[in-house]
Amino acid sequence: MTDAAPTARAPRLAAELLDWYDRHARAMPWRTGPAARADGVRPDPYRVWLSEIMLQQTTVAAVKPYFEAFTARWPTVSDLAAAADADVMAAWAGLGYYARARNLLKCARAVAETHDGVFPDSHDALLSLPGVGPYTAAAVSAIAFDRPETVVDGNVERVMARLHDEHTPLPAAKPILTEHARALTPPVRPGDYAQAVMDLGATICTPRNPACGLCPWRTDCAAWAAGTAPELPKKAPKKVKPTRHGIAYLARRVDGAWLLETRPETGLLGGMLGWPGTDWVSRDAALPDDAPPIRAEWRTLSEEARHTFTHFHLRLTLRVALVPMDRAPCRGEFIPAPEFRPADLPTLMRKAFDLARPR
DNA sequence: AAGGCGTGGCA
DNA sequence: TTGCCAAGCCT
Repeated sequence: MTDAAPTARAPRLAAELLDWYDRHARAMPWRTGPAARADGVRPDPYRVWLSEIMLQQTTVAAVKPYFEAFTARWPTVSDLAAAADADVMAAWAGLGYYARARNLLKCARAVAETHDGVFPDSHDALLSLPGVGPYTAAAVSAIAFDRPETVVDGNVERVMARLHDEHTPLPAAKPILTEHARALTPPVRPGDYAQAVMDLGATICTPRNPACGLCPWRTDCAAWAAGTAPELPKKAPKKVKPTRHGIAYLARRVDGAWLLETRPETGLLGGMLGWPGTDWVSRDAALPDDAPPIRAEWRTLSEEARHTFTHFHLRLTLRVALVPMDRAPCRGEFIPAPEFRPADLPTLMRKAFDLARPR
């Protein structure tokens, strides 16, 4: 009984959103144009998958140049599967969440080796691949293969919370919002619908200052009627970030080579290049001992490198040295100047380099 | 199952 | 300056 009205309006809402999408869809490097779409041309699953991995917790603006660089250098999933780990990590440097890059390679190799270089089209097969969770499996299946899967990302959660004026805080509200999203997913053009509802969240139903006056769903939106749209979705309170401290050692050999090391595969900045250094500890713990990676005359810079990660602030003391030739480090290895590109470093390490580089 | 895991833009 | 936020996944 009470379900009849919302269920009946679902096809109309989907049709209205698709109409809005046809008029307002933004061009993106991983999308096919309207003309191709009308001819039934689907986007390349490799490009859809790559874009979805890059877009996890990351803005479109940040992703675009990385997507262009990756697809130019590795045009197919088999090309990517054959790449050297260090090359892929260096190409990902600056984009963050580096476990994505490690899993990207694992996934590319799994597709190349066990799927003959062809992406599977089903949600379940996609879900079994490294780095592919419920959202990405649904997105690739819907967008690349036009399967009627329900995508639920942060945008969809926000749109559903507002459409239904749902005040239960996230993450507890997730199952409710997922069910609302599932009830609206249409059997026609599910791939376009998936992108449309995310675009709506990204451009109209935004976290702050939503443009409700431009929203195709305004007259059906419970939060619009209640005036509560800007305060939804509710979220559990954040914890305060502690501050940690450590030391990084930037050694430049007289021939211009820099002493770097590849960080362990797991953990923070896993698999990325970085400056040798101490552990990072909170100030109420004993500060780490000075432990330089090579014997030299070390000098401490007056300015610390400051950086904020997901769950803590870091203040990194920088120690620099100019070291003679023929002196072996106990950690890391010297990278000759012609091969060293600061852009291959994660942002924290690049900040440290910018403070320590000779002027 | 709650916490680890980056970064840059914006108010 | 600070906090919040973005097309999540893994353990």
